[in-house]
Amino acid sequence: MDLDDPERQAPTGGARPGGGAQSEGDAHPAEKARPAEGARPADHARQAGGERPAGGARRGSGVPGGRRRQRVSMADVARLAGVSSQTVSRVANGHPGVIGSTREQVLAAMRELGYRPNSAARALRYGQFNTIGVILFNLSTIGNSRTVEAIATHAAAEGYAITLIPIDVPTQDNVLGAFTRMGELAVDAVIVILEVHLLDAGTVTLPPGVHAVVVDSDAGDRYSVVDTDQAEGARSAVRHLLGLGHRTVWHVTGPESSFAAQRRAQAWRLALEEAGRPVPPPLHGDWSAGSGYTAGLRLAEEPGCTAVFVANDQMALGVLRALHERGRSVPGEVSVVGFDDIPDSACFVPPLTTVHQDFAEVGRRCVQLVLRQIREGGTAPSGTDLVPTRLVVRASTAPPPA
Amino acid sequence: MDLDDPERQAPTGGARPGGGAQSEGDAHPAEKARPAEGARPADHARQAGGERPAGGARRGSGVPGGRRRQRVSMADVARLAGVSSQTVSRVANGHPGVIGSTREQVLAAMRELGYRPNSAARALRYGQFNTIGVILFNLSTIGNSRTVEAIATHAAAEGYAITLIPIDVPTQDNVLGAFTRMGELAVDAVIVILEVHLLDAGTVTLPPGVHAVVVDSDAGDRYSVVDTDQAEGARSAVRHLLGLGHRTVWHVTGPESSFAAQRRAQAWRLALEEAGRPVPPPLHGDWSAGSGYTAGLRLAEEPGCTAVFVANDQMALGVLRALHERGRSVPGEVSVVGFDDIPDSACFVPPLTTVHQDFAEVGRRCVQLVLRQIREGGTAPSGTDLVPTRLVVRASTAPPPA
DNA sequence: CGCAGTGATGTTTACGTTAACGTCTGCTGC
DNA sequence: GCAGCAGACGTTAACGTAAACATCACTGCG
Repeated sequence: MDLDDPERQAPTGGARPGGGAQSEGDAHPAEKARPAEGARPADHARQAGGERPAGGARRGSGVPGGRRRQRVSMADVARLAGVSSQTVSRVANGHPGVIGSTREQVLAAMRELGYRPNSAARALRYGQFNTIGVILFNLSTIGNSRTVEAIATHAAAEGYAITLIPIDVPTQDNVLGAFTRMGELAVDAVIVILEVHLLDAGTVTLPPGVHAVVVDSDAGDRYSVVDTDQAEGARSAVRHLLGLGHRTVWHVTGPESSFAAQRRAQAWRLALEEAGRPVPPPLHGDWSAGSGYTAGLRLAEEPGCTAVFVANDQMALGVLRALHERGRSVPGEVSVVGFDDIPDSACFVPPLTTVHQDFAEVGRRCVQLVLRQIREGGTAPSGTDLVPTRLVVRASTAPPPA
Repeated sequence: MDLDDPERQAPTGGARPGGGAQSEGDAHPAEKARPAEGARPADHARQAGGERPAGGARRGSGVPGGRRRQRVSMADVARLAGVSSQTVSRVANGHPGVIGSTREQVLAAMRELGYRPNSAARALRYGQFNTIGVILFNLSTIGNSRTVEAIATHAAAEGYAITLIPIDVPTQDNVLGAFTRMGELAVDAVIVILEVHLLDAGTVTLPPGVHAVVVDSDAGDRYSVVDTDQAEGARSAVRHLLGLGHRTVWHVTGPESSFAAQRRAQAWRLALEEAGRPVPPPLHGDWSAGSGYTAGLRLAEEPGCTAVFVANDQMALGVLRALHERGRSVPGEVSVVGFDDIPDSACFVPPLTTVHQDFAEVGRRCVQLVLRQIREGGTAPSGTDLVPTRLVVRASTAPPPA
């Protein structure tokens, strides 16, 4: 964010900052060079306290040629406006106690110099950055990007920006590394969207004392967690299918490493057991449509399969394609339910019955929780905040063939 | 990111702050502890200004009790380790000139206190933040989220974090507002992903002197622009269809406000004109599958329509559904080509022929360009950097029915 | 006329870090 | 035994901002 027009305000003549050195004695770079010592190396032998006689002052800013020192600071504005920098500060922050004419002058000077407050200095002063860090593993799933978007939007509404730290491979080291970087970064709190069970497995621990909220995890006993109510969603999907008269429900899972996938599979199994139905062997996918297609091809071979609960919409798309190719009509012969309710699912062939997940709400709650922690200063209240789901019935489900 | 152990370093006794007061009176750390204050508690009675009588102090942070002043600073570590803060700095930054044993002691102290460098101070000192700002309008399109992901990944690899500023409605005011916020934020440069022509229309201008790269825009004459080669992609789609023997190609556009949509439509029209084919009236969509469906229903009524170029894959999904519902076989009667090559498109029914867009590469180049600007300090070299596309032929296209 | 009371503005200082420079210790070589 | 030197470590200042405190010019009143 450096500006690069060194001499914009030429007209005002001597207005230039002189590079910042200005303040004390100007001192041409030439003379300031010499170190001044050489003289009595002995006398101030001890400590000397303030005792900085003679030219000692002019150090600093030892910046060689150009570069560096370009940004316009309050001092520059103050100089041009002929006031103190404190007055500039007051104007900049809209504090009272500045008379109209002065304010005008300051504003004019700001405009002329293109002044922008330096947030590093501000953050240093206030001890906070108005920024929330988001650590996540991959933005390419619809869920994550929507959640992040919601987080960004709500954070912005509260005056916070968000900083993204991606993790390419979710190993413990990487997560910790990201956390370290976060710690060094300008963030007041952190939201972790990992979707893999590292945190809940206890293999990774967040640094204590950091304001954090975790999404999509089972670590509610140790952290503040926000998540979609996976179990409820999966259960409602299974019940919907059983309610239509299907004898049992097959399942295409997400990747084993995913907490959400695990949770959904668990709930699916439980719902079947509770209803006293047989539990078919689950087919494993990896969230991608391609993996759903593969699973779908196998399901198409299962004569007894009349209903499938697929762990996300994209895999459901693959399943639909496979069934279509194999000539098994949906929902005539096989009913399919997805999870997520991505916008496209209404346009699948046939339009998909699916479990709606409110990513925006998840994001909203994350921000809310994190802000509460920041503002109240307390430590993270552990516990899990579940966002409800909603079954959206479209055209991919029907009673089983007679 | 506040820690919450107020007095962990008890052992050192009265060592606590007194802060940098040091300078004026030498004074041994011990006695210098409580200088000044205690004196005249009354005089500042007035001050009026903010007029915050009584509990006045607790402003900012509105935090009641303790709070504030908790973070562990180098001085704290230094105190515990019995060295100067400069030495701590050296250890923290891996600078040479620290003997092993000392280093160990400092590291131990750091661990004990849970020290983390304060990046605000660091940024203030260095004059840069190692952060790139990304201004964007909506993260929910696949393209944007992938681009952002790539940006984040590559930026991270270079030691930069990214800060996201979402814009809910892309009006001029909002964009400018975002820019202002960015200016105040801790960023060294900005990447703008607007996908609407505000910049190219000249209605919005980026503050001069800011290192910026713009994605998806026509402002190459004034800014540094990175974009997918929309025109080439659209052209290859049209040529593919014409090459299969179709007399002409229909088109479903994206929203009028989108630069990319406009570009694709333009190229489509041009390609047809160049080939001397009639140009059917374009149908307008809004990127969503639903709008594609609507358009598809109308196309299904057009007897002469044998080939459609849809401006993105999601709308293509809708078109496919509409054609399927109306009993028009794809690609038997109608061929369809999309744009984007989202991962799902391989699982559409039928698998979609589409123009592959390399979002990751776009992100990579953005980071690269922006870093070059930062490092070389120069002003933005305007010009457009086009990322090539690639036609992916799948099963949704075929020669027209005889 | 002097003084308390304002309101506008200036001055000092601290925030945490680190470049630049100073000092001190220990050692080499003569 | 000491000059000379190198390496370890301490001290100071400065980055830009804003709270706290200080100062100054008035106003109104006894």
